[in-house]
Amino acid sequence: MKPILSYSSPDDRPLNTYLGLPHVDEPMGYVSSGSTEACDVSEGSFDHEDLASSLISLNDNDLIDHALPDILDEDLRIFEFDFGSYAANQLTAVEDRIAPLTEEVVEPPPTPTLCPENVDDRVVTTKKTAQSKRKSSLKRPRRPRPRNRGNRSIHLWEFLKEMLNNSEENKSYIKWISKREGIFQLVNSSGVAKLWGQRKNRKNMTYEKMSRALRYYYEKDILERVPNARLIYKFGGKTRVIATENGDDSLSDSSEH
DNA sequence: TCCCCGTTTCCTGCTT
DNA sequence: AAAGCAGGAAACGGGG
Repeated sequence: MKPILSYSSPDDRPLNTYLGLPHVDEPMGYVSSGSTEACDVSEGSFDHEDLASSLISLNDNDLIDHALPDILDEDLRIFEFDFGSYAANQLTAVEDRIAPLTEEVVEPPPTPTLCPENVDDRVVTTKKTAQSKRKSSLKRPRRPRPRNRGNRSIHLWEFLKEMLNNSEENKSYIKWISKREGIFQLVNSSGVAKLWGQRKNRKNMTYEKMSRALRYYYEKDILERVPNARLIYKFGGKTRVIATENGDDSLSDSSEH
């Protein structure tokens, strides 16, 4: 179950303005989603500072990996946040202490809200106090939401990215060779495959099978071949920015490929 | 219900 | 010889 975050920006200022985050110049055509959260800033009512401090607090408490949003739809001001480093228990804890919301309910929650996403994909909108509610004149006509991708199962490359983002924790399984170039190595290939199998509920997953899925990525430009290298892969044009964002290149001096 | 996508499974042959 | 790589083919499961 993935939480969805709704956010309203009454004066059309982009969310990242309030979060002190860099602006993402162009909408991502290819956004990781198995481990992301949607942020719809087109409607609803929210106090910017509340949301900002909430996200920053989540970030400070390691509940989110980083608070850099991907813009999904600039007009609608829909962003996605990477919650890839959520530990399962942390996610549960967040969901437990944050009240679920519906479109109809006007009861004001005390804080900016993460809430479980509904299976029927209805729009979830956060509400706050009456005085901070958006005036109707400021409301934009509601356009259809882009395909909801926040609840679908994770892709393999997203899973690998997730592991790489927790490099310290997973260094015995997978590591960056050059983060800047998006090159990584499967240190324990069968171990990674096993974890992948656990994630996808495929207990018979092996590296042989997982690597077939990785090879399909070559033709989709999700991965690029690294010639004459074993267990070394490189994120391709479609994924490199996403996979390597928010990181330094401190591990990039290896020359083993 | 059908179709598409992203795998998963199995396979053969090749390379390191 | 073992492990990994390459890629064809078919099946599968989830989502639209």
